[in-house]
Amino acid sequence: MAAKPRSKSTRAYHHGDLKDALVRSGLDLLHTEGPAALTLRGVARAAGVSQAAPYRHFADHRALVGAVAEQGFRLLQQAMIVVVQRDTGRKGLKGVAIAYVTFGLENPALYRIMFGAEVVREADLPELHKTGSAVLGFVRHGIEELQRQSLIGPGDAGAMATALWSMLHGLVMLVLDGQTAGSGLSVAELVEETTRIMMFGMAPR
Amino acid sequence: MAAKPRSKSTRAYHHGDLKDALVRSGLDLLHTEGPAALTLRGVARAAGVSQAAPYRHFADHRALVGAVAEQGFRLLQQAMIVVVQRDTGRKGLKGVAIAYVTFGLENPALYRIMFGAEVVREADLPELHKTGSAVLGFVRHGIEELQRQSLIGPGDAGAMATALWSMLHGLVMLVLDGQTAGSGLSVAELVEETTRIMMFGMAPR
DNA sequence: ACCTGAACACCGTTCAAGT
DNA sequence: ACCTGAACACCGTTCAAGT
Repeated sequence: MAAKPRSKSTRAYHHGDLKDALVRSGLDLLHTEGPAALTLRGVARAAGVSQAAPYRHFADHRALVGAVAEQGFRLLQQAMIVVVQRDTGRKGLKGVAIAYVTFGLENPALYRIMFGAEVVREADLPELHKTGSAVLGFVRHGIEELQRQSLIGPGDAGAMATALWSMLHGLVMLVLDGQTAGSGLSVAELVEETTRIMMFGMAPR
Repeated sequence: MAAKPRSKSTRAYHHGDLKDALVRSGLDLLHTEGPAALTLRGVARAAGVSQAAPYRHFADHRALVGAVAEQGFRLLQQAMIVVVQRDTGRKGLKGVAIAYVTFGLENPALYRIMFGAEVVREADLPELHKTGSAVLGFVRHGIEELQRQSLIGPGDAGAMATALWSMLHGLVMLVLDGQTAGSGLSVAELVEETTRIMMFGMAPR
């Protein structure tokens, strides 16, 4: 009565899909114990397999971190997509900014490894590279849309997208680092004010 | 003939100052082998002492990383000070931006640990906290100066400083991460364009 | 084809012992 | 007061062996 295995990607020895289970364990460990807990031995333990088992699915520690980071970029993009499907125009842009920062602050350990040294310049992690650069593409696409509606001025959309992403990324990192306390502003105020500055500039009008 | 030791802080058993030697070894290791090489055992080896010796000077690995990061913030601030002593006004502001990004790109491993998870929210590393927040203070002071000269419009200087620092910090990280390739711009162009956008905004005039 | 158990090198950390 | 040597727990990684 046993069905023939139909797909090599959705069956395994002890698990339906050990690779997936290991990535999920990684996300769990990240949230509960922080970045240092994302170890190959740790995810193996959490998934109930031997310490060597993950090596069937990940070449090394880097590859595990890369797979978890990739999942993180998917979740981040999902959070931004939800917003643009609800709000449009400048309201949508501000909503995306808030969603971006909120994602980082709610998933500090995940957010850090997504941009961590280990996983970066990933010629050997093409999937991660794709999901990562999709974020820049998403922001850029939004800016081009707003340019068409004349809600944003003409100019290099790529440069604008990079400037906006840089500012949001930097803001998340600085808040996570506790470096924004000196500004005397709450996180909500910081997002509000910094996106306003990015929109209208610091120069006198 | 042996002189009495006159200061407890500037003498040691095997070294003139082992603590300083360990921090310098740490900076070396960071540049030559990357963030993962900044270990207590590694700096001990590089300084020619036993693996347990660093514990006389650093409570734990965190404390070592904190001391190295602190040195990094000092070097960063020094690089910015050099610029403002040469250039003033908007030229000085752009010069500081370039100096900031250049420092990050020339010291990638050091820059990363300065903002790394291990060393962050450092209630127990007060010196690091001081040198770190000095960066925000420096940027803010420059903005207030430009406001006095009416080269920057009125508004919350703290929010402007945070926005500017966020953007520069994010830009450094994204370039280090190789995430800006999609923009089609060189690093120099990115600094130029993003600071211009921060100055004049993305909204139509 | 996928997983286990044992092994090795490396790291953080502690502690008794040396000068 | 400062440093060494040995020890323990933990991690990444490899490899022969099991089903």
